[in-house]
Amino acid sequence: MSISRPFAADNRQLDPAVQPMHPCGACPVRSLSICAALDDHELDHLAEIVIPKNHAPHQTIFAEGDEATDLFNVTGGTVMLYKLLADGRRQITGFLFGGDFMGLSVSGTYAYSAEAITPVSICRFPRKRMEQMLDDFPKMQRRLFSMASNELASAQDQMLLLGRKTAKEKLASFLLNLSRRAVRRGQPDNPITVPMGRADIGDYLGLTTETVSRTVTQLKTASIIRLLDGH
Amino acid sequence: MSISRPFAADNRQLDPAVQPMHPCGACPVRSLSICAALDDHELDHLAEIVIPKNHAPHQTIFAEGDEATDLFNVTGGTVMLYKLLADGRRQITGFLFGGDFMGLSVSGTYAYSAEAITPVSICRFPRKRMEQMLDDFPKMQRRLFSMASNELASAQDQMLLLGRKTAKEKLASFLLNLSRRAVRRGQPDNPITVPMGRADIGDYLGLTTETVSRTVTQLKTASIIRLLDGH
DNA sequence: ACGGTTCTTTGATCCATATCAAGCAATGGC
DNA sequence: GCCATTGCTTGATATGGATCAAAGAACCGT
Repeated sequence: MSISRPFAADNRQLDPAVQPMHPCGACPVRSLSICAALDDHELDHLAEIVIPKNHAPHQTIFAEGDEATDLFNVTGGTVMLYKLLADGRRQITGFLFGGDFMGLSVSGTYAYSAEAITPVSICRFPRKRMEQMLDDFPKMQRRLFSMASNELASAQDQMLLLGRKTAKEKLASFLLNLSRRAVRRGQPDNPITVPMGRADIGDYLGLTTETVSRTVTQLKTASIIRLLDGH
Repeated sequence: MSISRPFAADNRQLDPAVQPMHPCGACPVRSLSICAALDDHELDHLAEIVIPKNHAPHQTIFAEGDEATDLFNVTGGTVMLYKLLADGRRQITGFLFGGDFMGLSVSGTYAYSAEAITPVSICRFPRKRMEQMLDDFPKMQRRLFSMASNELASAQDQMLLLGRKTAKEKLASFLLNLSRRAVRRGQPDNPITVPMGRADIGDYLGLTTETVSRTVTQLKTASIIRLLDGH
């Protein structure tokens, strides 16, 4: 019963976007995430409760209705959050990149499912120990609150998009958003990488795959965008 | 230069739904709002910074882009929050009733406008003094966070509705939601009062006035709902 | 009570996007 | 390197809800 190479299967490097394990102090998205609220010393406390993990594409990280035992912080790769209707219709409520968090719950169960789109690296924080930390470090509580407020603001933007914009406006807003967020992560604003497929974009914008494809073609034909490889 | 009857115009009783001024301890929606986190003693501190005010229907309480100087707690009546596109298209992001709060902002300006639908009574908390209180009373900070998390969850539900439900499903979900929230405020679940007009319902559900009207007629014809007076 | 305004309903028609249906290109397993 | 699978694009057609239009119904100020 050897315990050598523990977690090897989960921690293997899957992709350049997925960083190998690292101490919190060297976290590549530290300045973007919850952890930005903490100094080096406080970060050591956080490092003690964190459980890092990698996920391969299409892997479900948690599902709507699961008991909400943890909070998560994405450190690399792309995650999607979605809700399903009984007949399979799907609404993607958000795409997450390095620095974004997920898993807030008031009801005790997750209100949406989370799935890896690309290879993903994630830091998991057990809810109970996390709540303890929030009590000990009010700065962190405030940071989490402010991140949730930001989430709320972009959810409201998305409502405006879903309820009142045309297909072309939806796609344009989506691409501009991706660009803005790429900049926040220190990447170029143009060109951008679009890691998700047409079907996912459709389920995010309230459109079908075909309409997304046609609209992309329109923007391309109008020379508003150019496709480099396909992402 | 008499100062008798200060604020008389704002504070006159406009409607049964609008309560006269009251100390926080006797607040009719105390158990539903931010204040539920506080005991009687702590509530006294809150009472010192609160500015109660009434608003008549159609009055704008604050506008998208205004400097976010205050947080608000609705104590009676119905408020709508909305965002506009440049050409006038409107998305209502939420209807607020007694106990609900509004005015969170990270950017420093409000991300949406707030307008009274019925006569409304509101408690206003200057942001600066409120933040001080949040620091002094972590319970309150946690309460606000939990209310914001709830907001976020219902924003995600609304995305599912806007992106993936049919007109009939949208209206049914909307009415069921109103019913559920009426219960939380101690009102009957059936029949319910629908204080907003067809155009507002349309701008909330991503439909036109005409479609809302037709769909209401359909539900009525199918004996799924019955109209009592018109609200 | 009355006339004007605003809101709601209903009807006729249109259109943006969905649906149905192939073909084509990229991707991945062996 | 090849075939199978999956994803993307394009075309033809259908349709749910939008738009345009106008007639009631409710409300409001006088």
